[in-house]
Amino acid sequence: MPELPEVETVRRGIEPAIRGKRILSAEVIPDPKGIRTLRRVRSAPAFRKNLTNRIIEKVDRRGKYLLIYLNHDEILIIHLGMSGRLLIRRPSDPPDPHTRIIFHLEKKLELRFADPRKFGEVYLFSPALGETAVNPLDLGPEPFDPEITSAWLLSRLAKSSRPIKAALLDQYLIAGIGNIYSDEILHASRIRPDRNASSITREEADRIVRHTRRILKLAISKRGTTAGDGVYRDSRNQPGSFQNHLQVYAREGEGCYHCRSKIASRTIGGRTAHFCPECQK
DNA sequence: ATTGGGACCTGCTCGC
DNA sequence: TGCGAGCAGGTCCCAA
Repeated sequence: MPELPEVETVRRGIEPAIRGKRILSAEVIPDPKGIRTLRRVRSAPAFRKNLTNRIIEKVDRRGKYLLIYLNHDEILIIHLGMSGRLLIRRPSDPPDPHTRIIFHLEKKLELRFADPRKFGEVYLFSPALGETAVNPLDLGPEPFDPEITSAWLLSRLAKSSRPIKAALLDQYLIAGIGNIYSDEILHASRIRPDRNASSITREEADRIVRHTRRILKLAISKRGTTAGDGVYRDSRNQPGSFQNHLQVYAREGEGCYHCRSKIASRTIGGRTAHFCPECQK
């Protein structure tokens, strides 16, 4: 669900509310079927114990991950998966369905993690407990990182035989792009999603770099995309509005705004790709 | 070594 | 109206 623009919107929503606040307790809601959410977080009791009385220092984002920095050098890392939400609530607010964890904060605030499909994950990094070895954030650079240039991208694509869409979805190449924005970026760049990555030219790589930044920036300003099943919501449970600006995603069978041809959709690299057969070559 | 496909969950929509 | 199949924005793991 949430890609970079959605995660960034959530970050901007929760940061001012929770920064500087003390965590009074972390309430992990038991799930008889097992909680994928806590798969890598040791046991729920240890998780609760380590979060109690920590103070939230800042909220960062890396790719699609949220990093909640706590005092004593601990980092709470949250990935929203497909359907995860982080909601700023009051104790008196009605319960949210599928809530997995409630972080009770001082000043009568709650940060609730709700996730119907349970694809979200929560990690707690505690150097004090020797948990520094694995870093799930060993991702590719952020799309806005100046390190990303057309020459840089071209060199990464040159020796790869996968479709360009699969490459853009690779978080270890560039962090933060998901299925919606990869379709939009390739349409704006006039490149078919099934093109072999090694066939991309310098000029095309330049278009990818520029449109990636432009589209992600625009999507952030529109507070993300709430398309299709409308799963995505921000920290106040509000939808985004970038779905009103989509050129190809979720528009199969409709006319391309540029050439009026019918938008096609087919599976590429295990994901549904949407593209204009006329505009994209 | 890469790459492709299935698995992981639940809820919703569509077609019969 | 009811029900099962198919599908959903992500990532991991395994086999080729």
